[in-house]
Amino acid sequence: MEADIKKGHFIHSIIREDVKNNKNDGKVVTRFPPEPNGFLHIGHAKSICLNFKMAQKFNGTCNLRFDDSNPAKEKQIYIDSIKSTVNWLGFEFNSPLFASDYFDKLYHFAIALINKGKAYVCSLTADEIREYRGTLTQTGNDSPFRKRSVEENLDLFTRMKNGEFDEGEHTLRAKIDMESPNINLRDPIIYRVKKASHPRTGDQWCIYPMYDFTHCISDALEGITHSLCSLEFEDHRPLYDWILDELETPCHPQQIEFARMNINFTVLSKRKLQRLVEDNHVEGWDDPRLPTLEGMKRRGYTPESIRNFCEIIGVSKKGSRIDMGLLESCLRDDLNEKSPRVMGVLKPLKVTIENYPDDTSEELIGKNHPQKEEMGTRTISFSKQIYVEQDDFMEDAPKKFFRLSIGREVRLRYAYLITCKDVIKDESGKVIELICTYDPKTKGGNAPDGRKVKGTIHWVDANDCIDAKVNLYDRLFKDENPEQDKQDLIENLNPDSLEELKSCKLEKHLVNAVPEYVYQFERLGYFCLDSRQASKDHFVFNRTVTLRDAWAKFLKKR
RNA sequence: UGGGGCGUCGUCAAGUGGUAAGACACAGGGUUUUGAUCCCUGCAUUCAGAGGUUCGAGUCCUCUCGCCCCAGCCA
Repeated sequence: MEADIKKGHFIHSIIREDVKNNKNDGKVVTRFPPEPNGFLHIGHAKSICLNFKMAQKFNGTCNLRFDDSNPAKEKQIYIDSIKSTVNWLGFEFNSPLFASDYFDKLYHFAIALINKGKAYVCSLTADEIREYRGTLTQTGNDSPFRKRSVEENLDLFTRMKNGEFDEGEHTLRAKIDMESPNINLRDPIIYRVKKASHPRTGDQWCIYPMYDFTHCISDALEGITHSLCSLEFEDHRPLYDWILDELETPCHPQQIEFARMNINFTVLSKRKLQRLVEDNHVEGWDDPRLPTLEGMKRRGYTPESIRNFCEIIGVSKKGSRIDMGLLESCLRDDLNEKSPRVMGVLKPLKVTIENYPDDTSEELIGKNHPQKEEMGTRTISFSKQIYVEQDDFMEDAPKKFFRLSIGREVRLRYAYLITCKDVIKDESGKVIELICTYDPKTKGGNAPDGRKVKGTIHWVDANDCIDAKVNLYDRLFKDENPEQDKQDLIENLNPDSLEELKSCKLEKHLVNAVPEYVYQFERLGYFCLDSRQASKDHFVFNRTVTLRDAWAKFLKKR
C-alpha cells in the first residue's frame, strides 16, 4: 500500500490530492453515464473500470446514470443490456439513476436561468442558428431574440413545455458570448422541443434538456466529486462550469478529461459498429468478432481479463492505438489460470492402430490442468480408432517437425507412443487415414526403456467422442487501422474473420459444457460453448483465442 | 488559418530538476507428456526538433514541427 502512494495515473493523483486536502470532505463520488442508445463496447469498459475503481480505492461510490435526455435515440433494451453488462464486468451499483428523473428539477433550473437574465427563448430556425453561430475562425452574431424580456421568455418557455409549439420553432439558449473563441459558449441551446415518447417518462414532456445542461446539473444533484469524461468534452468544460456557477446547485463537481481507447484491427464507435450490424456484415450486436462487451462475453472473454486489460493500458490524455495483442495476452493470462484442459480435434484425420485389440477400449487418466493438481483429473476413452489433427501429419516432414510422418514416433497425450507405418489416400491423393502401431509398454506416455519422444499430440477416441461445429474467429479487419487512407470500413473487412469447421470431434467430457465456461483444447486454444448456435443435441464451440504458437511463428519466418 | 489538447522504445506507459520503471511485442537460451505455461537474458547514451537557464533538464523558458478535437435543436 505504501509503495502504492506515488503510483497511478494522473486522475488517480488528482483525486488522491483532493482526498488528502479534504476537498469534498474527503469523499469521492464518480459516475458512469452512458446514453442508452446502443450496446456497450470495450471502450466503455475503460470508463467503467476507471470510475468504479477510483470510487473503490477511496471508499467512495460510483453511480450508474443513464444520460437519457434524447428520446429520439434511446430504448429500454439498451438500458437493460447496459445494466447487465456493467454487472457482468463485476461492478455493483445502487439502483441505476436516470437523468430523466431530474427533468422536473432541470426545468426549474432553466427557469432560474431565465429569471437571472442568463437564458432566452430563441425563435431562429436551425439554419439561422448555425449562421449566427459563426465559424471556427469567425465570431458569431447575437440572435435578434437575445434581448427578449424575462417575462416573455418565461411565457414562451412555459408554452414550449405545454406543447404549444412544433419542433424547431423555438429553443431555449444560454446567454453567454457570441464572440467567444470557444464555439460551445456562443449561446448554446439548452432546451429543445421534441415531440417524442421517452422510454421512461413517456409523453410527459415535449421539451428535453441538452447534454451540456443536463450533465453538469445531474452530476451536481448526485454529489459527484469527480466527473470523468473523454477528451472531446474538454471544450465543454467552460460551459459545464458556467452553468454550475450561475445556478445554485448542491455542489460543483470537477470535470476531468482522459483519452478514449482505440485498438488496432477493430473499430470502437457506436456509429461504425452499428453499420456493421445493420448491414449484416456480422451476425448481430453480440457477434463474437465485435468488440462489444456482449460479443466478447459470447466469445469467452472473462470480466477479469477485461478489467486487467483496462488496468494495464493506463489512463492518459494521449491519443493512442492499443495493440490487439495486448488484449489477447490479458485474456490468455487469465484463461491459462482457470481453464480446464481437454482434447478436441478440429480437422480430423482417422488413425487405426493395427496392433491394438479390436472391440476393446480403455480408460486413461488426464490432468485437468498441468500445474494445478487441485483441478483434478478425468478419464479419457481410448480404442483402436482415434482421430488426430490433420496438421499433425506431414508426408515430407522437415527435421524439426515433431509430429507424425511415416516412420516417426509420437506420444498421444496421456495415452501411448505410436509410430506411423502407412497412409491411405483417396483417388485424389489426399491422405485420409493413417495406419499406426502402438507400444503397449508405454501406457500413460512414457517408454520403459527411457527413449525420448519429442512430440506429443492430442487425439480423441473415434468410438467415443462428440461431433461439433467450431467457429474460428480472426480479426474483423485486414488493416491495423481499418480506415487508413480514408478507405471504406467495409472494404477492409477480413473475409476470413470467421471460419466454420463443421466436423470436429471432441472429447466426451465436453457434453457438460455451458456457455461462457472456457476450456483449453490442448495445443489449440481456448474454446467455449456458443450461447446462440448450440442446442442440446448440437454442439457449437467458439474459439475464444488461440494459444501462443511458436511453431506457427517459426513457419512464418521461413 | 480561432479555440482546446497531445507528443518518452514497434505499442501502451511510469517519470513532478539529480542522471530513462514496468507491460505487450520482438530476439536468444533453459525446463516441459500442450512447439502452451513457467524461468532466465537482451531490447531508448535518449525523451518530436532547435536554442536557452542550471553544477545538473524528459522534467523550467523560448521558438519550430507534427498529430487529435470543436461550427448537432446528438451525447
